[in-house]
Amino acid sequence: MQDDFFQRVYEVVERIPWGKVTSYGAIARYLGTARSSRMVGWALSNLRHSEGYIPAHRVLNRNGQLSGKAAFGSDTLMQELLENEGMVVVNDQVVDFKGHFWDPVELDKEM
DNA sequence: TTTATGACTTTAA
DNA sequence: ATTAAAGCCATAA
Repeated sequence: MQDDFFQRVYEVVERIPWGKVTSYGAIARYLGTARSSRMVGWALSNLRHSEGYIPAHRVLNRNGQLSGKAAFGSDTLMQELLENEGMVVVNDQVVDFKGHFWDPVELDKEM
C-alpha cells in the first residue's frame, strides 16, 4: 500500500463530526486535489473493499444532495441515517445544508 | 500503454 | 431560474 489517495479520503470522512456533513469538493480540496472531487466519491465507492466504518452518508455533493444514496443498498438508508443524526432530508436533499456543513479544513485550525 | 468510468464541479446557453 | 455540456484527476481493465 502506498500513500493511498483512498486512505486519506477515509481518514477525513471518519473525522466528520456527528450531525455534520461535507462535500466531495471540500474533501478533495483538503487533500490537495481540489479537482479530483470525483475521486473522493469514487474512493467511497471502493470503501466497501476497505475495513472499518466510514460515515459516507455524511458526504454529499455541494448541493447537499444525497448523490450516493444508491450505494447504501437502500435508496432510503442514507436519508434515514442523516435524519437519525438530527437533520432533515427532503427530496434527497439536506435542509439547511449550509448550517450542517463542515469543512475538513477546520481540522487544521484545531491543530 | 490507452481507454473508459465515476457517490463532482463549474461554466455556458 | 433551469438544463446541458465540458473539464479534471485517479483507478480499473
